[in-house]
Amino acid sequence: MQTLQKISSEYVDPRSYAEVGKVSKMPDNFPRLWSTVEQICQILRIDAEDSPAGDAYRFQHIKSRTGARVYSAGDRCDALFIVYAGFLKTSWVDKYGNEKILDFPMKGDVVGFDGIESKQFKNTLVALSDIELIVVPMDFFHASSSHAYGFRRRILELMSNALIAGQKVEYMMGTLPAEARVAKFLLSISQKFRAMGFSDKSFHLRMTREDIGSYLGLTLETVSRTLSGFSRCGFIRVDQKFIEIMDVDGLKLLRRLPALKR
Amino acid sequence: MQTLQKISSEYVDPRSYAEVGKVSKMPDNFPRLWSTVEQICQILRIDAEDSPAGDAYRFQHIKSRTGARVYSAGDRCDALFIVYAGFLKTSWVDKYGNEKILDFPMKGDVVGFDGIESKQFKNTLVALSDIELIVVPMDFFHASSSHAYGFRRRILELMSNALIAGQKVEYMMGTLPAEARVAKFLLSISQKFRAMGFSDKSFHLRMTREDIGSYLGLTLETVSRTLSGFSRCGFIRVDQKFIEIMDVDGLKLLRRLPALKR
DNA sequence: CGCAGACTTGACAACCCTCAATTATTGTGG
DNA sequence: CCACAATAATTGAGGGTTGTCAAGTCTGCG
Repeated sequence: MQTLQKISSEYVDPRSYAEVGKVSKMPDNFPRLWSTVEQICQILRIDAEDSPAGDAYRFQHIKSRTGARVYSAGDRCDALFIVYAGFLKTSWVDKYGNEKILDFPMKGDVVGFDGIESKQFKNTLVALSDIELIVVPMDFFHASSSHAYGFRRRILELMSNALIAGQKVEYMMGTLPAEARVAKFLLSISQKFRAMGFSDKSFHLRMTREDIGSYLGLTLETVSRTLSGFSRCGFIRVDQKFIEIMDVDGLKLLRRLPALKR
Repeated sequence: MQTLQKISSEYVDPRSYAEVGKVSKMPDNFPRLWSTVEQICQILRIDAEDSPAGDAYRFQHIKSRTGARVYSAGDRCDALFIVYAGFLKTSWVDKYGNEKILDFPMKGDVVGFDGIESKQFKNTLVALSDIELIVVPMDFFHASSSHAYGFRRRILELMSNALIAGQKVEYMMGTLPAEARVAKFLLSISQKFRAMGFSDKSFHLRMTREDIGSYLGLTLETVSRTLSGFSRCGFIRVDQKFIEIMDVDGLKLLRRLPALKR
């Protein structure tokens, strides 16, 4: 994770990804990367039943620095993004300016489903670290490429997953007390880190307490207090954004709290 | 709505929709209905750019009575359902038996996105009235039918919409007080009724207060109290499940409550 | 070194949940 | 058709969890 992020040290305006002619503007020592269809299939874990390896598609990479806004509500959407490296957050802003964090995409996640219907993004995507994204134009979804069938199927699966994940967040916010929400959040983050091949016992959160609170439907104070409480109980160690999980089962047991209401 | 529902007076086990051979078991006075591709496209508002009208696909209808469980978590999924008539609810049940209502599908809505990834449904679909559904096998999504292209595009749009709708529920549950949630719920139901061509001023809710509470992240008592409060303020009239909206703007203004926290 | 942003901790109050009792409605069997 | 049971809805009292407000600490950066 750390190494991958350090590779990215140039800033490419995401909005220019469609303007291939601008490549010449890039300095030579920071080559613009491209992925093949096969690489996309590998990252998304698409079974390459038939691999004629003849697809001419190439998918552009874009890089952004920490804090960069990849897209905002209203921006034109004609592509999805695969997170190749780094950490991000998606959020929705209501008409009064209140922001709700929706997700924290990481390596391997696909971002941009919110722009499909109206061809305009409804949410905001912000980089929580230096990031590298792969741009997959929506045209590829409808293409007759030999890989498009598997790609279509996989995108549908990923959207289905996203839908179910969102529903579990709804459940969490609707029924679980603060401790259980924070515990579930930590376990979920831990599991994602493990899936990426990093340590699931110690990691550092890229988002603020306020972001976590918004995601879980809590205030930043409650998040902070709950983390301190876990620390006092010996479940975790906390040092600012660094988290060390000491007692996984202790955190998991907190899931049963809502059952006690009976 | 009422008339459509009264047509359905037989019970067909939803699980038998794939067993076409069972048609002969049905009594003659209750014919099993089928829809053509063109009809599906019309219901889903798919632009029929090219209408060779030659697609041989036929989509089976199934009917169920009030209270029937169309599918449960774990049931095999190889089709989506289009609501042709009636009212339903979708819910997710955790391992301790706690149920969270996720949505209230109505005419024109597509149900079953939760079963795409694993080919097994994750949620539960229950009829809140006598219903009629159109069964669209997932195979059609990947077919090379002349209409499949538009169908794929539309399904993607509908899933994108469902994702965004879920995110708005998350926002509601995370930031809005009880009154604003109930007000938004009423307005949302009202709007759906109008879209279906029914009155948006007076209607009757098919779900219980407990269902509404679960959907909004509140208890049934809070829902009941809030409705009574709205009634006292003159915003609505309430008589059990019958609702009459007297002051739409009054309900809409409640959206600003969270902004007062500043 | 100083400032801004992020985090922690405490006190208090508000909102909503829990528990409980009552009424209304729906469904069922004699 | 009525009585009875079961489900649904309303309303009240009280307490708990979490939000709000406030003060102080820590970290990173210019």
